[in-house]
Amino acid sequence: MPEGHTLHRLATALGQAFAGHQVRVSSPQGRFAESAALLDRRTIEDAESWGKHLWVRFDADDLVHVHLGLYGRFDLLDGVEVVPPPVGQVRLRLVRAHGAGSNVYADLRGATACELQTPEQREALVARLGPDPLRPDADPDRAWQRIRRSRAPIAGLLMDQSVVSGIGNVYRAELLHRHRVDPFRPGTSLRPGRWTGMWEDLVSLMADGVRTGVIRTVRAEDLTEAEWRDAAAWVSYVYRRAGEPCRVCGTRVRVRDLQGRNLYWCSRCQPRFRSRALQ
DNA sequence: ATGACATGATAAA
DNA sequence: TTATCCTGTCATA
Repeated sequence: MPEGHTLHRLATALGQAFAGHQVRVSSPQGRFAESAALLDRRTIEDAESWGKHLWVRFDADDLVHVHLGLYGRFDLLDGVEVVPPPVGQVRLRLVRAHGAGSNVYADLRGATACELQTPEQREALVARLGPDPLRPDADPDRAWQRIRRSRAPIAGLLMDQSVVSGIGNVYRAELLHRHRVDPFRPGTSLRPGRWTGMWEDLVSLMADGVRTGVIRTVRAEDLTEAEWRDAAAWVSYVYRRAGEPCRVCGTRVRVRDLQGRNLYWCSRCQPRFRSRALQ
């Protein structure tokens, strides 16, 4: 699940559940135990995300920086009668006891990062991140200035968190397909209008992701009636559909390893770009 | 029981 | 480019 929309939802949910309250902080798995002891019984002020990074801010400006990585998860459960004993490897557990048998707790597992940070450390990290389409102050031109100067394939640039932050393998593949862009096109070959269109679409797609909690990129008009009734068909045009027919043209979806990640695309909808210099 | 794989990122070679 | 870390789930045996 963890692309930018997941972290954005998490920040909101954690803020609603814990902001302004004293919490019990523990690390049942042990790897965050020392810091957990330091934070236990203190007050959470708020939570915030930028791209795939999440910060939970405690009083006195102590931040817990979380990055879920490929398979981390942060499960929040509200209105629980009794907080259950931890299951599996719980790195961090936050608990707010309402009393009257109604409690809230959140369990973090499998995260790449779960560490105490100062505001300065957070600043330094954010300085390395590109604009996050989910943040209202995001400046798409900052991303564009990187893209237009880079000969790297656009599919790689979209995944580079210092260019744009929050895009993962799903949004990358789907965005390129929706805009009929060859994933291997160098950044230098894109025109500004194309980027503007992609950015605006990304803002809207990711906002949908925040609203619904899932990434669903297929437009209704690209589905048959049967598919319309089948929720699974709504999910993606090309992501994880290698060998299956493209929902737009029927060509078999292709997959190739690009910088260690599976890249999915349709060779007909996203035909190979040829630069004028080569013609 | 075992292994492959995953919506990520980093450090080393 | 390759190896490595973190954890859970699903398919295969």
